[in-house]
Amino acid sequence: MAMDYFWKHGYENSSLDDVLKAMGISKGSFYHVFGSKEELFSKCLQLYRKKQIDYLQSLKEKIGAKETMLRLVEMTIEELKTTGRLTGCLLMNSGKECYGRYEDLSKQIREEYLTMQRFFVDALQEDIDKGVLKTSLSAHELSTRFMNTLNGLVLSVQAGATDDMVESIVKQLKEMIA
Amino acid sequence: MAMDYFWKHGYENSSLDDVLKAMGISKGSFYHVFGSKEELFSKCLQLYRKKQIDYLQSLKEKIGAKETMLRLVEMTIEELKTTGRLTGCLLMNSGKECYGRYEDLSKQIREEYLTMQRFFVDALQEDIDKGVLKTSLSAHELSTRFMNTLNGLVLSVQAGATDDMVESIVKQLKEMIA
DNA sequence: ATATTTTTGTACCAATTAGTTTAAAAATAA
DNA sequence: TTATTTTTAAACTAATTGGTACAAAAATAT
Repeated sequence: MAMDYFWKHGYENSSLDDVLKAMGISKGSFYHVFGSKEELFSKCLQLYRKKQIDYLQSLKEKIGAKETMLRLVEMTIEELKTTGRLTGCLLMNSGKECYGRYEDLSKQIREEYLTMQRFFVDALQEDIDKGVLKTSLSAHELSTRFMNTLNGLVLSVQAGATDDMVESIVKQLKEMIA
Repeated sequence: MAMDYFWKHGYENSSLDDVLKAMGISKGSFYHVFGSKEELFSKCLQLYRKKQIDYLQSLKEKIGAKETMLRLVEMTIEELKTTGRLTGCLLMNSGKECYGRYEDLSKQIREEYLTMQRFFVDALQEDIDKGVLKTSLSAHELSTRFMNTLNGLVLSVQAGATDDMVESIVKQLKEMIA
């Protein structure tokens, strides 16, 4: 799948030939459907956001927003423990990679990113209204800070953060949403 | 200067020819001194960390650790206001770019990054001992969380965070160190 | 079965890349 | 001045890139 390949390797580090291998189609039929590598990547960004929100939505309906956020943290430390690495969010990764270099993609990433932000805000607001989640912050602020910290964790790990640094950030994330 | 060029454009997105133009030397004399583009970049990473710590050290001696951290935040929002963009820390940027692709560079980035982390921990500990900085966290935890949040801010902005999202994260940073 | 549409594989193209070679030019030393 | 070293500019290599062209093959429809 193209999306997964881009997710793992990034946009520029994915040669079109390799992506096509991952898709299982030939160059000819690719250019019959898509106009360029960039257009394909754009579709992958959109798909990623959709799938991500669909998954989070179903999880939220089952266990609530607060537990969904905590699950995001658990999945992150699980990935780190089992694989020894963190891939991070495709939107954040691509945001950095495209920043100041691919205007159209950057614009789209912003849209997808803010769409996800809106989902988190709405979800958290539900739990606040229900009284499940107690916080001195607004849902907007809480969502912003939580995701910023979680995405920062990926960056920190990729730069070489030690286990106790990771532990401290995870603790912070859990405190934020406790 | 090579370091500044790499800082602005990243490692792979800096063609050697462009870097040499920024250095003002020819290809011939470059390969007389350096063995490869990667070796030059490695030297730039080291130089960046040194300069950064030198600057922070002198600032800390003048205004203390706590105010130095706050200054980092102010400089970030100043860059965002005046240029409309954030370049971020070279080590964090390179950490992400080299992660899982350039083992030697990744290892080095980790060393430089942890060296900076040690500086922040020691500096914050001084202010905690002096009673200037009150916190329920250890210096290590505070440094980790503060830098994670600040580096996360860069990532968030590059992905397209809105002004009020930035504002909320900045507020969080100030609260952490208040 | 025959006609039509898709898909494939292969050979290309033009641009870019890091790195090498070399002879001329410029700076430095004697 | 003369000899030596350093630096430059330009041509070059070999590999990779996104994208195109096209004829053969495969799938689909009538």
